[in-house]
Amino acid sequence: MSVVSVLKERGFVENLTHTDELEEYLNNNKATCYIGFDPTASSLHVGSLVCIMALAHMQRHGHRPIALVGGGTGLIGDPSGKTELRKIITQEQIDENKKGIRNQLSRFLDFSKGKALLLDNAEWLTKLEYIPFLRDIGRHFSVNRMVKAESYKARMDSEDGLTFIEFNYMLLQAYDFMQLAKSHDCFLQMGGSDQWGNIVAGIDLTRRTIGKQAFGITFPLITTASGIKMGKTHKGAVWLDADRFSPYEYYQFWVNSDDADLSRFLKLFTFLSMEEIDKIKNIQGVDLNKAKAVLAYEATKICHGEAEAKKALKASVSVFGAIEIPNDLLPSSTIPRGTHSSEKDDSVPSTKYDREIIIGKVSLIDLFCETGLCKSKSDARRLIKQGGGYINGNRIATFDQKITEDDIIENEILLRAGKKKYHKIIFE
RNA sequence: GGUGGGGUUCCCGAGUGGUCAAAGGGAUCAGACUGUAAAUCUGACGGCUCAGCCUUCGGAGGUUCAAAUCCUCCCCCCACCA
Repeated sequence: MSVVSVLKERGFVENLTHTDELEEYLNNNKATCYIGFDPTASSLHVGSLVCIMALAHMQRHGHRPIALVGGGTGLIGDPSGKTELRKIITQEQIDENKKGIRNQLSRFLDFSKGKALLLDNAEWLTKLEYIPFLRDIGRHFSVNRMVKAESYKARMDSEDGLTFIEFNYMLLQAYDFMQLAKSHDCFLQMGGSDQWGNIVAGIDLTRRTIGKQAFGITFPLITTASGIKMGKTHKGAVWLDADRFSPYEYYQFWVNSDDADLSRFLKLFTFLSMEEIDKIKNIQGVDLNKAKAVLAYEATKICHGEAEAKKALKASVSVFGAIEIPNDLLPSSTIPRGTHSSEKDDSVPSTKYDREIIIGKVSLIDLFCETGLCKSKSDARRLIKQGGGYINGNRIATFDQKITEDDIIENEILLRAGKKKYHKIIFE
């Protein structure tokens, strides 16, 4: 089955250019394709996951993915679909961020023997000279057309307007594509649906300058069933970096998916077969939670490795209770089957403390703050007042309550904020 | 450069001297109901030593018993004109 068909049936494709020619090109060539990533943070987050998974699928089908870090364009900021001017970051920050990004991508892509590449467009963009650039590249762009482009629309309509530097973004990205076509025989660019205009501009430029046919695919913006852009939690963005967002939290993020998103997410964010995923349509009610566990397990496995996925599963069972994973549920998943029953596990977020400094001295309010369960004392006070604070599973009645020896069970105290957030205090 | 309009708590957006920690909506959080789901209802939503106090309304000063609201200067944004 062709990659394009695979991407299509798994829900990756929003739009593509030259349908038939693209299909033919990918079937008959070991193609090189690229997606650009913003180096605005040292970690990628689930918002980029569709792109990453798409590259992974390309690689699995024998093509060569390029992750292009926008070290040069990051100095400018893409206005596409954005309502505000992006902060411009320095080259040093970008270099730092690039390292982190490469690290994460290597969990999803095999970078060995040039099977995938990580490039930085700063390599060629920072060398450009204004006059030659205008003369050689700028001449191919029609301002009339650009002004009408959907990608600038939000900004053209907003009262914040669009600066010239941002207006140029499209030319630079088009230049990237042309450059990659020239130097790496890369004739396919993919990206989020907001990249359509930039991608098409690159295809045009490539044809006009080097006379080669290039292609583009865009992915839909993934929203949750409730219509919100995916990937936000009480802690902010869902990072792929284990230090910023632990495997346990990552697992929890996926387990908490909306019922209505389940099969769509399985298709996009796991490699389980379509056939198996289609079968979960028959699952109803509580049993959906089992399939969500598989989604969470697989997603965590891909991002953080199997060992971490196992730990996250165990930790979740230890606080949320036993779960049974039947043998015939999404059988190609490597999730351990059978009944997982509650047992002690330290992968739940935890902090170690000395007994002496806690017992009889520290109030629960302070503890909720220190563990990060609450962001301020007012927040903690509010939580407890509203009945959302729990210690070892029991609701906390008064907010000036102190910790006593009786609260410690097997050297641990389990704090809970609301229904889903747990934190363990461990005494040594 | 000129003229006019703006910058309000996470976001949108009311508020033009005291009754303003600041309407309303969204987001978020908690509770009830549940399946670690959705929907719904209820409540919360600056901080703290929390029935009280403290700090916020672009920035710095000033007037006043009292300022987000008035005055001065500065910074930024937008529209039109040049």
